[in-house]
Amino acid sequence: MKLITRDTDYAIRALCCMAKSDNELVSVSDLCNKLRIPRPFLRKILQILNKKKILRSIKGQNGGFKLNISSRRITLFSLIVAFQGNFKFNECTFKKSVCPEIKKCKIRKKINKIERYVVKQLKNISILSLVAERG
Amino acid sequence: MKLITRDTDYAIRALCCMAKSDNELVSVSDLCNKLRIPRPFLRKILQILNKKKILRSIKGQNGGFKLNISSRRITLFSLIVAFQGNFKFNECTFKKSVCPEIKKCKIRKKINKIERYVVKQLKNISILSLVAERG
DNA sequence: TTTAAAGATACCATATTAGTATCATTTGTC
DNA sequence: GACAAATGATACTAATATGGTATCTTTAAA
Ligand code: FES
Ligand code: FES
Repeated sequence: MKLITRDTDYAIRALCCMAKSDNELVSVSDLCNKLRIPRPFLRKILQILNKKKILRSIKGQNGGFKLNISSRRITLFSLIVAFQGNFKFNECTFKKSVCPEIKKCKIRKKINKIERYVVKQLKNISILSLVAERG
Repeated sequence: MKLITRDTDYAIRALCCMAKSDNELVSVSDLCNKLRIPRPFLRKILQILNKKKILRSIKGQNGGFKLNISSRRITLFSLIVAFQGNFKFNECTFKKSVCPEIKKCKIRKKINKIERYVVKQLKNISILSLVAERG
């Protein structure tokens, strides 16, 4: 049950890298040399981050990407949502047909409680916190 | 990032059902009538639970399944592991090649901390706790 | 001996994940 | 203006995981 898929993971690394390089413009080529991520895959990932307004892109020669918002405001939660869609540990297996059998579905209740905790934690992990020397 | 997949979920329900029916022998037919789970799929699931010694099976006419251990000792954690393999929120994306770049891999550290909490919680949710009237 | 159960295994369909490939567009440089 | 080097957009593909079926064997009660 991967919490973080490959693309999310690469995104995190790329963003960390960009945050560390003092928000200069970086090209995909530079990044994938540093991070050893397959180039076309990384391109796709950065394009998504651009659409989500997390990165800003500049086209043309000497173009590239840079952070569009502060690294403090980019959280693991938002990245997971960006690449993996809505955060949901468990959906209702049966759509209202059998659920009532197990009164008020304790499974869901308990799982949701755990989920709320995890979401809270993930919202608290920012790119800044990942590149900071201590923490 | 589903924490609980369909088979695990069905297993939970089946076990809850068996725990509630005072540990009588139940056949797959009975169970899938009650729970509206596709029969051959439920069979496969119960066979797995049998191999994991969570259920005990009795072959032949009037055969079926029953709990092999106390419902208090069957945890969500053990069921997730049984059906979904080792519990791991995140694996190392790069096998030692780039990891060191991000010192001591804070991503992993932070994710693992969350994971430890979740595992602890899941070990604390037993089938008994799911069928109990209050809790 | 028939029948109704589980055991074992192989197969199949769909969805998700992890990418590639290609072509169009933009922009700095000569 | 032509070219090169970058991103934008989009379609395609391969591998794996998920959610099942199908089928045949074995067991044991009636
Ligand atoms: S199965 Fe539907 S809410 Fe629990
Ligand atoms: S990527 Fe390998 S431990 Fe972090």
